[in-house]
Amino acid sequence: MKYNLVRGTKDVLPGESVKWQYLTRKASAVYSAFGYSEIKTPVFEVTELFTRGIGETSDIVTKEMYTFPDKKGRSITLRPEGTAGTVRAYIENNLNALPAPVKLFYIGPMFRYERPQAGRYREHWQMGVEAFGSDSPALDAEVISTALTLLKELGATGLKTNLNSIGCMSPDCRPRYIAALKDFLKSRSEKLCDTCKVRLEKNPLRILDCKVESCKSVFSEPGIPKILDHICPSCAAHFEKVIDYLKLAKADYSVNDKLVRGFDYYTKTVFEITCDKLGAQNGVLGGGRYNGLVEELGGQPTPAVGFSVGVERLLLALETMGIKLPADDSPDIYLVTLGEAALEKAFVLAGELRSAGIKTVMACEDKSMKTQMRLADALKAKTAVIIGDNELKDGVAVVKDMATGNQQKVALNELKRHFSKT
RNA sequence: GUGGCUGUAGCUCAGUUGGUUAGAGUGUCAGAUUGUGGAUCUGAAUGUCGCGGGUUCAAAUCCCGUCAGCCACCCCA
Repeated sequence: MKYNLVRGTKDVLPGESVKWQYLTRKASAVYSAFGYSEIKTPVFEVTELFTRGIGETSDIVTKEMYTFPDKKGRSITLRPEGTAGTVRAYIENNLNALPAPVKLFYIGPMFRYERPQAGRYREHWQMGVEAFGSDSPALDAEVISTALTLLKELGATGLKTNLNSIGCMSPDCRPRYIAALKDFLKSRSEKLCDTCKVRLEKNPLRILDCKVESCKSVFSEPGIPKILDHICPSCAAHFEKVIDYLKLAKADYSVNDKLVRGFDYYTKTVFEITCDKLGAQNGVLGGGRYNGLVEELGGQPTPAVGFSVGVERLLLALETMGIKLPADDSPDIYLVTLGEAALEKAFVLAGELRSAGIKTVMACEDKSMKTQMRLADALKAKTAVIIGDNELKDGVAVVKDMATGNQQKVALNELKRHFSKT
């Protein structure tokens, strides 16, 4: 019987995996430079964590979750995003006892039951950041520049950073805007597409980023209420400050008052970084502030901000930019042996070289010298170290530089030192 | 969940109006006089032609279903 991948999943093969290592290391380095510490939370959680956190009516919760009963009948869900689990861990482990803001980052797989498409998988990886315990707009700006710094360090160009504020839940803020928006849209409901007619009741903000032309035309009408004109003074002031700090950071961004995000927990600042060469799934990175979520999930009222980058999409985006990620997986040394005695000697020698951090590969079986040299070449080994009967007799090895073809003899007991220098 | 396109060796593909043992390039493995790679040459292995059914004397080729991939919608990383 032959088995295949489950739909929407992917093997990351050698060559590709080297790029992944590079990306995740880079992200860890940048995140920790900004003061974030890594947290690892389980890949699955109790379903309710997500339904409460992300929102009962959101698309992710209503149709995209991998939910199943475990053997005791508890409803378990593979995490569709990283924030809810991180918040749960923050509350459960009393991380609020740490000096604020508490800064955590995570790298791991997320699961969504969606129809696979370019840049969209049922299992995909995210590298995210969450900062708890501060409502300072400077922190929003810092979080955004954490994202921009990572992208810059990777050499990314031509990405767009969209920024918006969707206000808070106080009656004179987002609810007031939604009411005004509903009022306006009801008068033109005949122009809206069918899905938007439904959204008008369920989730009016979503109509803002509808791609249907007739809906878009409604939004260019002059009388349309703008969210940034309707949020409360405190949210408006916060947004102003975020922008001030972004300017200080010399960040490249644009305010887009139609930007809304798919999770219910966002408050105030939301942002998104897109790559327009990626096709329909162009969002590479997204995030925002979520001041109500910690309390919603049973913790003390705690303001927080964060974002997450999609690894697969980031990789695709970097590819369209023509950025070559380091993909060197080649050994420093390929040990070529002739005869059983040499193989035994090399077997021991390889261990010593490896313990010195020298990447060493050898054929663990008797193969012709030509074959071994071909292997050394195919693996792109930097040097071939050849040991046969003659060498064993003299206690030396022939060291051949694969690029130049130059050879020299090095005493066997000097080999480790010889390669440690370079 | 909806729609469109696609599905032949590990990879990239060819396969004529349905007709006998399905091909090429590339890669893999082995060899080209006995201890030296990247060039060239020789040879070898590998396909349930995505899967299942149907039409036909005959199907990789036509029809239906199914699965998967790609693209778009929806949504998002």
